[in-house]
Amino acid sequence: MAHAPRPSKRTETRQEIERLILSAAEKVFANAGFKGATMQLIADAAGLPKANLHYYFTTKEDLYRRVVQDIFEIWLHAADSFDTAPDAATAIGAYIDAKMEISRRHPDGSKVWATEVMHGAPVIQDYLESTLRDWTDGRIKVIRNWIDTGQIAPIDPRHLLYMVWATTQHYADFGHQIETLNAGQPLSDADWHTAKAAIKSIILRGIGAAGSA
Amino acid sequence: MAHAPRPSKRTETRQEIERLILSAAEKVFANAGFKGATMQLIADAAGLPKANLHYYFTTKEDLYRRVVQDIFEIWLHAADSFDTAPDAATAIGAYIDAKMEISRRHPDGSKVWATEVMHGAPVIQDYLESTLRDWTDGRIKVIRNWIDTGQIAPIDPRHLLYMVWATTQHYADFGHQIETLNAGQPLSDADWHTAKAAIKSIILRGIGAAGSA
DNA sequence: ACACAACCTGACCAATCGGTCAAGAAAATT
DNA sequence: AATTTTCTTGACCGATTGGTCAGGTTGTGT
Repeated sequence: MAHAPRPSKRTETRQEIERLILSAAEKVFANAGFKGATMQLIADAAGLPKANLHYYFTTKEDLYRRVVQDIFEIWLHAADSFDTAPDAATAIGAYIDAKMEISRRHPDGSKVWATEVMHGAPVIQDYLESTLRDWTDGRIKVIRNWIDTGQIAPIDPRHLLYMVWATTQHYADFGHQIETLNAGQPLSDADWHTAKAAIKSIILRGIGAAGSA
Repeated sequence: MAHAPRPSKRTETRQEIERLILSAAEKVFANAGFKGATMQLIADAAGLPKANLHYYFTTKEDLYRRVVQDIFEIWLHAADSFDTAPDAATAIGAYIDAKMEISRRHPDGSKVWATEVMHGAPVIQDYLESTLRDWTDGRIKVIRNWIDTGQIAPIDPRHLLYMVWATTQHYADFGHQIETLNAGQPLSDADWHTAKAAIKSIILRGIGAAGSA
């Protein structure tokens, strides 16, 4: 059954440990920032001695860079619906759903990204200027096409994108504030459903995507 | 003319210096986070020797707490339009304008607030649970009233508020990303006007506040 | 003019942190 | 079984940082 050159037990556990460290690092970076996160805290969260972390990731910056890059990948693929959906309303609705699901499942990743950007993107500036810029330009063209074919009202595509990003990521980045305002309770399944519905309702109606009722 | 007990030269300069330090601290905290901000960096930004900072603010945490509290004050008063405006569309439009203006004029403050909340609000948790919760509940009642009187569609007031917060603050917190996607240029007057118009257009139309055309 | 309080600051210290290293343990290869 | 490679880890180090303090300067009230 296993035709691919089976990975040796070594490479297998190596990847497992790397994932373990990356997961612990994501959590600690999200909750303490780059400077506030110490290698010792990450090591404790991963259940490994500190020196072992430096065997897999030579420096703290290396580890951080990997965390941010992994988030960026997840982030990019959330908008595949833009190319596959049959119409604007479906595409944007699916995009909002996907981004909300990311905010729910990967809140720590979102926080790390937010902090990185807020601090001037010291380690991923090149990604912003190349990949993200190209990606954004591409989606703007798609939105322009929706406007030209009368599927949505003539709003500024750029600010529509920003609004979707801001609103969906808010539920991850400001999750603590939202939880506090929710009587200290995490959002329930129903709460998340209500949030998604409210956001899609306002935005889709707001851009005149009638096909969403 | 000066009837009020004139402040001595001492208290005058004292307040000036405190403001100078607070301003420098806000900038450094915003760009480096709490841990990343060093008292030396803040001192340099303020043009004062480090030991002098400790004369006015005993600890780094004291200084940070003051910065966050000051931001919170500005933030709260941005929604006065909720009580004074004649109708929902005017009120929400004015609130969006006010919050966008804050994002433009006080981006550093917004970033400090965002980081504080993302890290679990270690120093302002009590504000979230008291002042912010009461404030939010009050505004939700106002929005409910707008719904009951048919001024806007029956959307969830809470998520409408979150959307306004998220979208407007995005222009401060993610200003660097927006600038990068804007060919590396800061938003011009015209850009800010376009952004405000797009946001108000989508949200007001999205909640069925017809009186905004 | 004098005395007292408020303010300023260079030098210093203890604590913390990222990173190193040497000495071994475990696994793969021969 | 021997040998080489990969992995593990406690102990350690230099650099940085928040905070202190003693001694001096400036302003205020009498």
